[in-house]
Amino acid sequence: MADKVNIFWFRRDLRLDDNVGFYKALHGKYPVLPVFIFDTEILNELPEDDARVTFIFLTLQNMRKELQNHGSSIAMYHGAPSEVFKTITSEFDVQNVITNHDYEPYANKRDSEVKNQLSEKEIGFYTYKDQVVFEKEEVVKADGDPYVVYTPYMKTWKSKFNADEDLRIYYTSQHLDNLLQHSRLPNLSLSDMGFKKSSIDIPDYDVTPTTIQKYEKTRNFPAQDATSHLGPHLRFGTVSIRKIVKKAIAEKNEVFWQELIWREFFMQILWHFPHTVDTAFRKKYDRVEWRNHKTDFQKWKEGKTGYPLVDAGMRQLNTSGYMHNRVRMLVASFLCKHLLIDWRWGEAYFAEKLLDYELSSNVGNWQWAAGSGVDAAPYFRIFNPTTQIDKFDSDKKYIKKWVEEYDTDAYPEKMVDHKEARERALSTYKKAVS
DNA sequence: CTGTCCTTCAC
DNA sequence: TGAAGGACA
Repeated sequence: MADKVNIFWFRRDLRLDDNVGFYKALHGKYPVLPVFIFDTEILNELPEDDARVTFIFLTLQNMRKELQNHGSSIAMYHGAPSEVFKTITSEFDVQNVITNHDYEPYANKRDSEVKNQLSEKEIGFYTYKDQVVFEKEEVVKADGDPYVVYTPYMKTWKSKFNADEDLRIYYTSQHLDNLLQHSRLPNLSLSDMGFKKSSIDIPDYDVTPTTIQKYEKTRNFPAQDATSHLGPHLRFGTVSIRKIVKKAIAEKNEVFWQELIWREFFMQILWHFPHTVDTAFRKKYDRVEWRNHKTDFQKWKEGKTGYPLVDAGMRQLNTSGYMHNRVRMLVASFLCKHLLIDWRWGEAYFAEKLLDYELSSNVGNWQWAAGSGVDAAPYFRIFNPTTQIDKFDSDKKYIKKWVEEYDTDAYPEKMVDHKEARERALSTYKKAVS
């Protein structure tokens, strides 16, 4: 058997620099074997031209080249993690597996299974915080209970925050000589895994000073598309959260910074309340008698509701894998309230389409829209899909960009009357929760 | 206990 | 001005 190695397992931290776990691995006693597993438990659910799979694949190929410049590589596998680790440990003399924390219910279960499996072979499993500034119990109330309201969470987050400690940069470039010198590690192509290259590219993120400074003023106007496009990069770890928080603070943009804290708020909610992934945080909201009409759902998905801002949003999602946040709130409210369709259906559709899909934020925000979540909109607050246009797209620029037939005879009639749908939602919700 | 507050609004 | 009500300190 070959020499002793430590494995660094990349998951949603696809970068070589300022990566805590990778840094720790490089400081270990044994050469580091970088590994990535295309997890069939996750991939089997996805369409063959999934843009996120393409993005992960291309990112890994770049990392592979970079590692090859240092006489190493990254070993890629396709399968269920527990099976893959059986293969790896039969081929290498693995001493420890090092990786970064992953907080989702599935990931948590997977990691504890892998840890147990490795411990039977006396292989260590060490994990580190990397994808957030504060995790788990690090920001909780004085009595130890988790926060379920954003504002007090955010205030405590900021009071605990110490830039020197919490934004430390984990430079790795000086330590890459501790990589396993082995450039012929297994590689994979998209087609090996039953995928093909997507036609949708994930855009680079933009955290230039102008973008961050304008954020507060432009974020409510979908036509401006002035957003940072950080979502997918934070999702897959192609940028470090510490670097982005540092930028937000340097640009003194409180609102932008607080968006990053929202991300951690929802992550700790899902960590403490994993059942909210598919059940209402406020239990009585699971008594709502959803209509769940499939033809209604189809119209919503296709952007053919007859409400132009809703339709523009859904069409932006369908063609680009992105939807402006302002519009996300509206389409979610429309689905849950006007159509009385279960928020889980909407959540699942976003999961399928959004390039920046993040489980904790998506579930948190859908439950917010449905009224069932933490810090949620009251059930009687029903967005008016027409007045939202006056407020946020008054010149119809966004609508016209995405709804070509707007203002022509070909544009569909409103699928529901606003007033009637609103009253139907109020009475349905009231029956369930009061 | 009690006062204050609550991302994203509508009629 | 309101179809509540809960979280927090």
